[in-house]
Amino acid sequence: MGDIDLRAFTPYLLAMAAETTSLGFQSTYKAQHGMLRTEWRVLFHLGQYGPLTAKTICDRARLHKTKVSRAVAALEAKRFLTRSEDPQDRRSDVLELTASGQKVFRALTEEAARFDAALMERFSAEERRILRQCLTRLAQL
Amino acid sequence: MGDIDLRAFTPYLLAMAAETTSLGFQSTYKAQHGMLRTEWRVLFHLGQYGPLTAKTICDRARLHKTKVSRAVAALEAKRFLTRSEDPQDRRSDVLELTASGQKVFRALTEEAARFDAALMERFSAEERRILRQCLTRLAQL
DNA sequence: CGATATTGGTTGTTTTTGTAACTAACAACA
DNA sequence: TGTTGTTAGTTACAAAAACAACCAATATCG
Repeated sequence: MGDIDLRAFTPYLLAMAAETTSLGFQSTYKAQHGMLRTEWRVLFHLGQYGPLTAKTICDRARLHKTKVSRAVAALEAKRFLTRSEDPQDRRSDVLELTASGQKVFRALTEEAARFDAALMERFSAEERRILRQCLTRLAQL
Repeated sequence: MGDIDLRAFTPYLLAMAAETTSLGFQSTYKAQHGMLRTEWRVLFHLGQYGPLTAKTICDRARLHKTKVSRAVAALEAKRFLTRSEDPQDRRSDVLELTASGQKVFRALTEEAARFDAALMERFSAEERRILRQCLTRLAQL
């Protein structure tokens, strides 16, 4: 019959694992830089892929436009990014990290790398490969 | 060096995968039974492990007591569970699914099994095993 | 061209969550 | 026993998220 143990239900497991792991890293961007999760995601995208418009961030980070809009406003208030008019489309602003935004990005990035390494320490190379592959595919549904 | 691609940061991947996969199942319990995620989790625990006290659910499901308290109130309002005084401890109520609560539990459980099977279809037995193992370990930090 | 629909983005309102303070029952120990 | 400390659970208040309505710029197409 179609019965399933809660502990074997993949979305549940994913939610638990996501919650647990992100909790640890949250303290870094929250406590140290007063950022919210969405802000950190937006910052990450800008740091990683260079100047982007809000729309592009929405698409790439799969975030709703209101979330991005508010995160951008918050990051702007913290002087972590600046807007400049998009010559292609006057509705959009091109968003770009300031020097201090980049500094924070680099710091967080390094911290993230350390954090991830510590997490993955408990898995073999093979397990890591498969885990990443599975997650990537699941995230892209 | 310590640089990391966003797509390789495990907590991020987990969050994306969790979001994507749970979105699909959410429609089942939300649209069809007017339930919230926490309510469905509580219902699941009661259905799976029988009558429990709120405290036990908190511990097992790793949910904060306020969340459970509200979920229980909501499930009670929907007549999916009843409370009865715990003879062992008059502070707690023992929570138990009603007949209709059990019916919903069974329906959702079956739906979950189907959903999970469809998700896992794209992975080999080996991948599934490793994925589950990794997630379980990560969830338990 | 001009009317209409669509898109990027913001703002306002309602839900949901998180945090803290509180009540009642129990436990521990002088 | 009674004083103090914990624990189970609720409630009130603050923060954050989801949802909907909105404005201005741009496509689309007669």
